[in-house]
Amino acid sequence: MKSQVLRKKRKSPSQVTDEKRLQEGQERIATAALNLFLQNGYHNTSVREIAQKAGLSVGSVFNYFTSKEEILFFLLSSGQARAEAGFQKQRAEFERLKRDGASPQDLFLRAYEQYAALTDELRRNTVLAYQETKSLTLTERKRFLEGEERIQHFFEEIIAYGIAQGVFPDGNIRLKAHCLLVLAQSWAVRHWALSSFTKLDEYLEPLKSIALGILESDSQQTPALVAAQDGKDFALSRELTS
Amino acid sequence: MKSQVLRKKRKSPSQVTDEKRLQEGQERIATAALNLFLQNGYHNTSVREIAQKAGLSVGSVFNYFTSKEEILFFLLSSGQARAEAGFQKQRAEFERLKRDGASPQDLFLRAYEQYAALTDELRRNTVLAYQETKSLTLTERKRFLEGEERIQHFFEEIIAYGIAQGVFPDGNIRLKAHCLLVLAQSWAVRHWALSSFTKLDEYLEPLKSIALGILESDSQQTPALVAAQDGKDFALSRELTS
DNA sequence: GAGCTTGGAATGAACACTCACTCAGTTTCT
DNA sequence: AGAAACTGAGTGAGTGTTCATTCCAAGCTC
Repeated sequence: MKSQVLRKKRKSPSQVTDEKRLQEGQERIATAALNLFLQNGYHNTSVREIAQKAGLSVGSVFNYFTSKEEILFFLLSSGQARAEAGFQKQRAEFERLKRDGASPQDLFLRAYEQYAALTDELRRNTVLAYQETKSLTLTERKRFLEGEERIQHFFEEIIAYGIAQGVFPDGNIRLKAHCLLVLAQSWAVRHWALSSFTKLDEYLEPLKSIALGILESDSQQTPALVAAQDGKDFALSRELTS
Repeated sequence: MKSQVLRKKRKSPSQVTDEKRLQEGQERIATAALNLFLQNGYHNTSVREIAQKAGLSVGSVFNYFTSKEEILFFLLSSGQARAEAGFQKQRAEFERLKRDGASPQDLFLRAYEQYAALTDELRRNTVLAYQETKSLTLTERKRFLEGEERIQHFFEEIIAYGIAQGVFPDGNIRLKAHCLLVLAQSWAVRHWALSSFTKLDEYLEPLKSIALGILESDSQQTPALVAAQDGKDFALSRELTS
């Protein structure tokens, strides 16, 4: 049980004021921390190590961040911000291409490529996020899951559009979007199993046809959700979310 | 930076000797620990909490386990043992069905069903394993990855058999096996996103046709791995494995 | 059955240690 | 000189682990 104290405000003593310098310092510390976190995990990394790797003293680290936890937030947040930005760009391009009358397949492929590229770029942050969610506060955790949900919805939209156009068969939109996401993410999460693919493109290229196959697969609708809802099955999901 | 000492033998004073009692106690403690680990993470769970939840005193916990780490090992190992047993059964049935001349599709579907069922059963252990790999020693970690690799190989075999029989198109065996595994595992790992599927079967049923679609998809061979091997791309993979 | 002995198991205060964080003093910059 | 930034020994809360002590049920004696 961590203290989760009400560490409200920066206590000010000797804080770095110069904005430019502050940002650079944070970046430097965060980079060092990311490497260490990925190598040894958040809890097995001490602030001293971070400081050393960043070429600073312990005290200085606390001039740039108010707590060790804040470093983790910084890493995950900046990753998410980057992801959100990429997502917005994707959405914009999607609307444009759609107006230009691009085929659903092309629409999807373009979006998928971009999403995969983003995943690749943020590989390290993603892995960290998956591993250290437990160290986040409840609200922070929710925020991350929401981000992913937004992206899943986006792909659901694309699929729905394809169905409306009569290009993809109807049914299982949620499931298919889920599958597509998971496969793209696995490049980051299960990277060790994919070491035979050196570059993202080598993985993505064949994956694209598999993905299209999924979209065009005609799996029947999920059988009606019959009763038997004893709640027990949600136990884990609640554990992971709350 | 743990000591990773050669904590060889249990130090004996007041150890639980009765085998039956020992096992029951370990089970009880481990169950309590699993819940807490999943809820708050390994590092944010203190032995005191585990003891309390198991209805014991701190000291007693150490009569059943020599260290907190050992509790984690116990959980992961028993999960893996269960998985290994299931895997062996699967393999046996595979050979039998193959002798009986079952079609590659049926062979695959049966294996996939069983693997999914196993994943479902071990959902909690799997999530724990994924989240706490960093808390394991190098050798333990390797052992777990090897287990997964073995299963992936198994699916590769099935696919290869289907190809040999002329039922599945040639190419990308590794990739396809990877995709199939990831999709099955996502039921455990990304369970929160699948809450609309109450039971495994609801997820598995439509997934099966998607899986078959993947097997039958004719993605061209991976383009030859051209040069550009600067080693940098393996960095993360090494971080995760070593 | 009452008292005594025995030893496995439970207990929790005490111990040793780690680590995030502080702050009085020092160095660097302008 | 004065402000800004850096430093690292020190602090204290929290942790995994130990062990002297207590508990208790079964066995033994009379």
